[in-house]
Amino acid sequence: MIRRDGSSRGTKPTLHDVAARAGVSIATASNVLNGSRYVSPERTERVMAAADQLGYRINGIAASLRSRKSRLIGMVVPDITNSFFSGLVHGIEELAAGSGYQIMLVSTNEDPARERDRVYALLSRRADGLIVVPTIESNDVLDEIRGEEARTVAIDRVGGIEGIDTVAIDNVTAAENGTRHLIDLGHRDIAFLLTTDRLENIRGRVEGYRRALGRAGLGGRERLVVGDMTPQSSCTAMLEHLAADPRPTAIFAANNLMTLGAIKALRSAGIDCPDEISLLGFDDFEWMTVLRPSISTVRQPIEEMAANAWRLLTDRLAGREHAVEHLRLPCDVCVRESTRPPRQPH
Amino acid sequence: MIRRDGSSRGTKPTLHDVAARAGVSIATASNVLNGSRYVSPERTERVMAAADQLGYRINGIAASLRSRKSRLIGMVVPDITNSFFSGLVHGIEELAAGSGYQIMLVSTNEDPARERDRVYALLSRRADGLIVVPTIESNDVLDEIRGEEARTVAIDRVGGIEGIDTVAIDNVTAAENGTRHLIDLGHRDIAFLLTTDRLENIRGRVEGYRRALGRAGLGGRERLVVGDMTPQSSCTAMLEHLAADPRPTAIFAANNLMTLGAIKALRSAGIDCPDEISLLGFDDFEWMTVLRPSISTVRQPIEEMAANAWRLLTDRLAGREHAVEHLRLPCDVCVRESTRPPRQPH
DNA sequence: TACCGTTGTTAAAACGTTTCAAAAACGCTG
DNA sequence: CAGCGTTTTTGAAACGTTTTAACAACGGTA
Repeated sequence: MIRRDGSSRGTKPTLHDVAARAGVSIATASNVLNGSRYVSPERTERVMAAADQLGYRINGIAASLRSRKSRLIGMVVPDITNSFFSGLVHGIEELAAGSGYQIMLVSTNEDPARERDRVYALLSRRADGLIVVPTIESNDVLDEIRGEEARTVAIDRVGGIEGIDTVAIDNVTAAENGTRHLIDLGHRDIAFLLTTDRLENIRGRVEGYRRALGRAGLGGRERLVVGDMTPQSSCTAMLEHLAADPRPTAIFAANNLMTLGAIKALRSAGIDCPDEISLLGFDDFEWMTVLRPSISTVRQPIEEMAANAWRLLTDRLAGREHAVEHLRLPCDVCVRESTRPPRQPH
Repeated sequence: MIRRDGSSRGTKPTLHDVAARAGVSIATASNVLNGSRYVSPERTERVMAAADQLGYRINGIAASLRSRKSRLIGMVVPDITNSFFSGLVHGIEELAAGSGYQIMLVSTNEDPARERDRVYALLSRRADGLIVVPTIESNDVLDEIRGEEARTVAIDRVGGIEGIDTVAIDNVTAAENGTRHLIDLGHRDIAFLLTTDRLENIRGRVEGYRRALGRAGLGGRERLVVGDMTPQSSCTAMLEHLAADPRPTAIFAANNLMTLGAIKALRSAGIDCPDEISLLGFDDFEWMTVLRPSISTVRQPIEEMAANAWRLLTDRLAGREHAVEHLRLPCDVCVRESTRPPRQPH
């Protein structure tokens, strides 16, 4: 099979070929192509021309091996099909592409074993950095890899993580604000629908919910509805509570899967939202606006989270070391149609 | 700086260290760790123990350089936040993880220049393979990289692509079936809402729409509503047509962004769906089921698409060469509440 | 002229594996 | 016990860069 005919037949041209054709040393060719040292204009020109004619493309693998820098970032998320995580990935990918980095994506499916496995795979590939949304109760992996070369940033689920940079929202305040929005509307009987209490971010949201209730003198009225990570389970968990006699007049769902579950539960129980019950979601995305009723949500600032994680990571990669940061970003409440005053306020 | 002494302190242990500690050659250590050749049980044991004690982890970069195999797959999609593409990525990632491959993700934002740029970056990193959902009119990149080492599979938008494996749905039949579903309900005035006619998959869908109309003797009744790739634009384009006097009794949206745009248009025009107009979407995802009305859609078999793309790619990577395949998968129509017989059938 | 910075260039040594070809060890057979 | 296949093992050569340290070349100063 005939491959590249210009010269060096059969194989890809290497730096060696470029240097030879330009009549300079390999070192000079490398310096020209990377701009790493001053090279005289004539030689620069010759090297460029040679590279061009040969269709030379650097072998990133070899460059990584020698320079000990891969310019690869491992991005670990629980589930790429969840719009919150795909938004995060999108944000990071955008920033990475802009600065010559490439992201390696891993989806853990909330499985700690798999997370550990994949994280080590990323380390084997010598990722320069890792951006991780940890799975449930898996902070041990992040602890283990502390000594590793790769700089790490954790996003979103940052409970109990010490020693590495973290970026998350202020879950307590966010949930408190959300809950207060419901209280302000006149709700006194608010159910909080959560996935699991093994995630720190969820625990924070529960705390915010409690705090808001407490401050409104509704300390005794809390109702926690616990599902697991699927909309299905939260739907069934929800149905039980909807059957209770003085049923809640509002539901606050702890994330977008739960919101989906709640909507399904309301539909299947034939309860009208927002007429009979209000619904507040967590995590915003465009489809929330076209649901009927459109769903009020607590919006996480996905772009800012990505930007901050990227900044923290690249600062360290660039050698700009700094004290460990634990960022907490504020959220705002997007008020839409699904939340309104209850029929008969207590 | 002291580098490699007896047991290499301060730096990561290398194969050299493992071999030294086990009292065998580097070659033997490599053979044990990769299972590439038979090694006597005693030595195998010694090597394993040494690797274990040292916490040895292979340097994938070095391995890739020497073996000329990166076990990296580049995945190129227009927009990771679009549920259709994130589903595709999810499917591929799952399969890749299962067989020791790692995916490098690229989001092109429908920008051909960026696509070209990123594809070449992936080639520089010596991806073993590429799975690409091409951007608009950018098949030239795929043509250019024909001679490259990396095996390539195109998904979804495979118009005019020759010489490489492709996986897509049978757009014509899918759209024809969707349109016929509307016709069967009694609709005679069906608008087709599309993003752009520069994408082959969309053109195929248009053709299917036309074919269904033709077969029902409605050849003269076609109404194409052209937006661009944003829900906003399709919303405004839609609004014009909704203002027309005998307005369509049904809308068929060409993809999920268009579906979103159509819903927004209907809302803002105050037209009730499905009472006054029916809506059929393209691309299914869970939120379609909780919209009110729930949206009927033509469902693309995302999992199968991913599985087939992976199979085609890995067959070639494993040296099992075969004739170029152009797969066309069938879609089914998910009938929900948004499509129903028109008020006053013609 | 001899000496000395400077500046531009390069030979050669990494980087940490895999793999080739040759060597060593081993078990038989004659 | 020499000779000869067959295993096992290994030394050394890649893989294609970056980077270090040394080397020319060249004015300018003494």
